Amino acid sequence: MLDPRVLRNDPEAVARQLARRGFVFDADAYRDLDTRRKTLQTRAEELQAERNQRSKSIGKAKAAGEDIEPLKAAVAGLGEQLEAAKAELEAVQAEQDAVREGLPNLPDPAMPEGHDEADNVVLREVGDRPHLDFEIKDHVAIGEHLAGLDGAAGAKITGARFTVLSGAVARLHRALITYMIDAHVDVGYTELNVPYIVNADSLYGTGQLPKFGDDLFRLTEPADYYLIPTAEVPVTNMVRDEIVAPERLPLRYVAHTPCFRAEAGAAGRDVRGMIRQHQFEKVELINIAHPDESDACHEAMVARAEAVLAGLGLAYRVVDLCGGDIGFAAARTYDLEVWLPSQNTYREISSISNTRDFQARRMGARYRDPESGKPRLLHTLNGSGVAAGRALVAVLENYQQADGTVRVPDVLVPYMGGLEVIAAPG
RNA sequence: GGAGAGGUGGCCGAGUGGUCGAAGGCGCUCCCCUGCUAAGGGAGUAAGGGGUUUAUAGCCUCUUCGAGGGUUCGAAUCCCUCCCUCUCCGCCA
Repeated sequence: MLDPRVLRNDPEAVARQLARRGFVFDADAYRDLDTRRKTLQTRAEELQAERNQRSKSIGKAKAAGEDIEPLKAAVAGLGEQLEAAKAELEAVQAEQDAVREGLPNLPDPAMPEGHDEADNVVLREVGDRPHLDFEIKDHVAIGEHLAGLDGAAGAKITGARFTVLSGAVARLHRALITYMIDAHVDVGYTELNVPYIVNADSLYGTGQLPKFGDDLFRLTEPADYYLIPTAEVPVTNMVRDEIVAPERLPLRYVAHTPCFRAEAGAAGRDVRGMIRQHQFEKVELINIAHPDESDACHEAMVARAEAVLAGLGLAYRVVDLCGGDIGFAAARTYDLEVWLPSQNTYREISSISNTRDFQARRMGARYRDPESGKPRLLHTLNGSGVAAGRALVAVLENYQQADGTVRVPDVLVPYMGGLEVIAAPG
């Protein structure tokens, strides 16, 4: 949610900034709407003030033992007028709220210009790509050869875009997750285990609702809940309606969760393998920060995700998302893309965003400013550190060997019970 | 699922339909006193929206006592529905 004050005082500036991300905001229409709102609100509040005053004097008269019937008669018509004025006001406010809830975050001035992902800016490429002087297999072929990846089973059990992992490959997936959590906890992150089912208020807070409900799996029985599309939702909502003591900032959380996404609109994209699933797992980093610190936190979070990829010995690049590719709630987003030999390209494995006060305003997440003593909005940041399913894909492909086996990255060997090479069973 | 108790400010906790945004306490801030510390005395201290304004200062105003409805001139207080917490029972990984 954008600052209503900024929106009111300078909607044209908002429109200009949102245009950088390809969003059309009709500043004139908003201005007109706000003018109507102001008129109606003033009227309604005047009536309310009058009624409050009269009711108060009735109370005093009654306490003094006076006859209050004439006073009551004088208020007779007020109630209906007030009712009508309130109804009108609420209608306009609802209209205005709907507009505001649909507005994406203002981009950082430094965000690159551009219309789609082709315009993203590559900041750096890190690590050596593997030298595979044999016929490169993709992770599906590797996984099937190792009897560790079974898309048909997933399809039978549930449907398209679900997969069963088994044996050493399943363990590798688990090893990746544990390795990543440990790495973040080692530098001061607090590990959280959170609900995978959330209510609509939480999804509103992080910005998935009301606009992006189609991307979510919704539960209607026995309660109206949703499966989380990312740990960002439950973890960030920890501070919803809270006033955090400033000395606790920044809050740094790491949580491993499954993520459930309907993938509406992704028909035909990445249909093979584990790149795009309805259910995948992720190790998520969340920072809840003082506004002055959030940019530094953002950089530090990117460094965390990079450390994971570097630790795994994977080649990756860091990309600064342009206006056409950045998400609804983000002011600035860096993506980490990992090298996939089978696709001969980099694919997203982590996305790290600073939403500044956009989510905090929606969810009433604040800290108490020591100088003024007043609550101020926090900044919230989220980023994958990193996506486990895609990390598994990356390890299988980058560590494949000519004989069809897969070498276990050194840092994962302890998590694999000492296993150094994954070979086909039996 | 059954029976009962309860949800009030940063926290705890009072509150008979009217002068209650709400006693008291804790915490916090400022001041005083005490030659350090501890203790003591005084004052202040909820949040959000709107208007005015250069202003996140002041002033005016509205809203908020779990959520949503209702009764009433007037609701923290009365009525209805829902949510949550706690205790006991039942069920259960």
